Order: sequence, then C-alpha cells, then structure tokens
Amino acid sequence: MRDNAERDAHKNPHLIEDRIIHAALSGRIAPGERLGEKELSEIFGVSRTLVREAMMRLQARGIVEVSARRGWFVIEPSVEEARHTIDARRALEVGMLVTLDRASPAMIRTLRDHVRAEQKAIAGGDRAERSYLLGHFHVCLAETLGNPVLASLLQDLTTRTVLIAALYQSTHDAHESCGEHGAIIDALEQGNATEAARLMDVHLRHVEKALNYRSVSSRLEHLKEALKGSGG
Amino acid sequence: MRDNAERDAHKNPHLIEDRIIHAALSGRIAPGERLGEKELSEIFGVSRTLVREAMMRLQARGIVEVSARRGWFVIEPSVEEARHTIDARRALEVGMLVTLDRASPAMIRTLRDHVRAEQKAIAGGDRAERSYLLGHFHVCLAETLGNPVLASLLQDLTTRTVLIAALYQSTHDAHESCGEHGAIIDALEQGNATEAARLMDVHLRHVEKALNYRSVSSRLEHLKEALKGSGG
DNA sequence: AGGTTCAATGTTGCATACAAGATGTAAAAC
DNA sequence: GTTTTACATCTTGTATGCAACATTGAACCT
Repeated sequence: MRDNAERDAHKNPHLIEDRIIHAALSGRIAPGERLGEKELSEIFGVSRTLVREAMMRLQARGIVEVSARRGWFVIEPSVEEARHTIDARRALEVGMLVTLDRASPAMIRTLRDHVRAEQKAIAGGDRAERSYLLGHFHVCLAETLGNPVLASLLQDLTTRTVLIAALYQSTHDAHESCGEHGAIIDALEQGNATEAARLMDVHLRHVEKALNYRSVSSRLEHLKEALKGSGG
Repeated sequence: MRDNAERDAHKNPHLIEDRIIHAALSGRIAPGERLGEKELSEIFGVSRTLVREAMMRLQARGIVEVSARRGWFVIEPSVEEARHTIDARRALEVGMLVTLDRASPAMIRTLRDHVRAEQKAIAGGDRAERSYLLGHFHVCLAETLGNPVLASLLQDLTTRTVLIAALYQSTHDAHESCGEHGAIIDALEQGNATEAARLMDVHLRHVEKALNYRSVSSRLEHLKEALKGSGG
C-alpha cells in the first residue's frame, strides 16, 4: 500500500472517495467523524476544490453529509434510516440471487477464494482487513455475477451498513458471518439460487439483529435519550 | 411550474440535479446530450462552481459522465451496460416485493391514484408527463412502501432506464405498461407479494424486450457497427 | 458564581481567474 | 483538390480569494 496520495490525487479523480470508502469499510473511519476540507486537501496534496468535488460524489452516494458551514461528516444514520438501508440491501441481494440463472465454476472459485481470505484475516487478527473483507464479500458477489451496476450499488449500501454496525455496536460474530458466506456459495454451487437467496435473507437479518438499537453513540441522540426519562 | 430557476438555485442546492433528472424522466433530455457548464450556469443564474458540484453528484448517480475537457454528457449506455442496469433494477424491485410483508389500504390507494394519473396523461396525449409518470411509478412504489433508500436508488435506476429506452428506441406501449402497473397493485392488494414480484419481473422483462438493441443511435457505436461488416 | 455579550477564529459557500487541452477553421504547401 | 499546419476559440480542470456564518472563549456585567 502507498502512502503518498499526493501524487495520484491528480491522476485519479476518484482516489479521495476510494480511500474514504475503503477506510470506512475497514472501520478506520467512524460514523459521525468530521472530514474537514482543508484537512483532506492537505492529506491528498490538492486544493479544497478537488476535495469538495469528491465530497459531493460521496454525498450523492449516501456516505457523508454536510452541515452548513460546520463541516462534512460521515453519516450517522438514525434507527429508522438504518432499518431502511438494511432492508434495501436485503431486497437488492435477495433479488439479485433470485433472478440469477446459474453460477459458473469459475465464479464459485473466485468466491471461495474470497471466503478463504476472510478466514485468514479472522485467524490473523487483522481487524481492519477482516472488516473490509466481510463487507466486501457482497460487492465481490455482485462483481463475480458479472454486474458492475449491482456491484456499485452494493458497495455503497455495504459501506453504509458497516457504518451502521459501528454506530450501533454490532455484536455480529465474524466467524458466523464468514460461515454464512460459505453456505451461500454452497447453495450457488449446487445451482440452488432460491436457497442461496433464502440464506442471504437470513444472513442480512442476522446482521440487523446483531445491532443494538438502544445504545446510540451519537452525542446528541444520546443526550436526548438520557434526558427524556430523567426530569419529567 | 416556475421558470425562474435563478432565484432558487442558491436556496436549494439540489435544484439543478432535480431539474435534470425530471427532464430526463420526461424525455426532454436525450442520452448523449451535452450539458455545458457555462450553459447551465446561465440558465440557473449561478456560477460554474455550483453547476459543477451538481454534475459531480449526477455523475455519482450514473446519470451523466464527463469527457475530459470536452464536456458533460448524459449517459449513453452500451448494450451491455443497458442490460446490467435493467437487471439490477429487476433484482431490486423483485427483491423489494418479495421481502415485503403486507401493503396497507392507504398504500394501495396512493398507488391507484398514480396509475389513474398515468391513464389521464396517456389519454391526454401529454408525452412528457406520460413518460415521467410511467417511470416514476416505480419510485412511487418504493416511497409508498415506506423506504426512502429504496426510492432513491430506484429513482436513479429508473432514470437510467428511461434514457436507455430513448437510446434504443423502445417500442414499449404506454397502455401495456400502465396495465401491468395496475396488475401489480392488484396482487399487492390481495396480499400476494410473491405474485406481485413475479408480475414486476415480467413487466421489466417486457421493458427490456421492447428495446431495439440493433439500432444504436450513438454516432460512434453506429459507425463501429456499420464498418464492422463492410470492408473486412 | 452565573449568565451575557462580543470579538476572534475557523469552516464552508460561492465566484472568479487562469491554465491546459480539445476542436474547428482557414491558410499554406504539395 | 487534398493534406497539413498553425491559430483562434471554446471547454473543462484546478487553485485561490473573499464573504457569510458557526463556534469558542474571554471579558464583562449583574
């Protein structure tokens, strides 16, 4: 991995977004975190203009939001938004598998490789890599099925889900997730797309169930919640 | 409807995008059409900066693309991209209905209203309104089901589909589309989400089948195609 | 001490200036 | 007549400057 982002930010206009998405998927950027334009412009060695343009794109992708004259912040979805996001994701992934014809052996091999990488990251204790791979499995699935449009949509939804998981202190076990990924591939290998879809549905319900919607770590929400039952 | 966009473009940062999306859905903006920054900045009475920011968001949404130092253009998807887009849409909409529990009477009423509006636009011969409503039905469906995330995703996918339909000279009949929308609502009303999903699947397959993938109106693609069989 | 006002600072919002490259056109060369 | 070349023009790419607002902290008043 390279650290000198400065030189590439001009050549690849999407570098800034890519880095931020990757960092979010890896759990290195928390929901609610502030992303200052000046700060980023120094990190990437470009002017605020380019940073701003990247933020605009990330905003359209639902990853960051702007508070007028206060700054850019990584999204901090409310409980309702979190539900909607995961529901949308479930719809998309279940639909993707339901409407699938058949998965070729080459696809299966690619997916198995990915799960093996997940296992390795879990065993190795690399938290960032683990987080990234567990999320990226879903993007990888869409890519492997050969649809870049689906893959792109899933990248955004997955990133948002990872942020939600961080915000609501997901207790979802990495082993379990990885195992479920494997089971989905099994079903695909046997040509049973319906079963794969069902397993995906269950998997994503697990993801949601592991969230603790009570413990909102947002300062404001936390305060609201705390004060609601204190003084009345 | 108001024409003086100038005054609002400052207050509502998303006005430019909204207008472009609406125009695309209405068939008033064709695929491949050039959207000059200066041109737009004059129309909306703002500087190029704001136009550019809007274009960045539209780019992230897959509606426009930029050709370096040549300009911004409404997307002109290749046959392959068109297939992927419609496939993604089918996955999303089928999944949305499959994973749905139950549609309330209020929802059914809203949807029926929409279809009535479609019929009225068809009868009245308002091509733009007809195009808009037929596309927007799907967004409306997601909104009505109560998921803004889904609605937002569908707005983008639907817009892209409408552009694809324009590019590949879709012969899909408006009456037929409208009828299929009605049938989907019927199934939802009877609480048969599976059937609704099946009908949606069929509906979107019709949409794709109505495309004429041979007659690519893009100059470049057209030439490529023409020259491929001419001289070898 | 507690609360209020006001100035200082930091951040985004928006416009503008200029650089760099693409395109179209007309003159020049053959 | 055709091709080439040079130039004029137009468009986006990027940086920068300044204005507007939010926040913070200190001084000040009560």
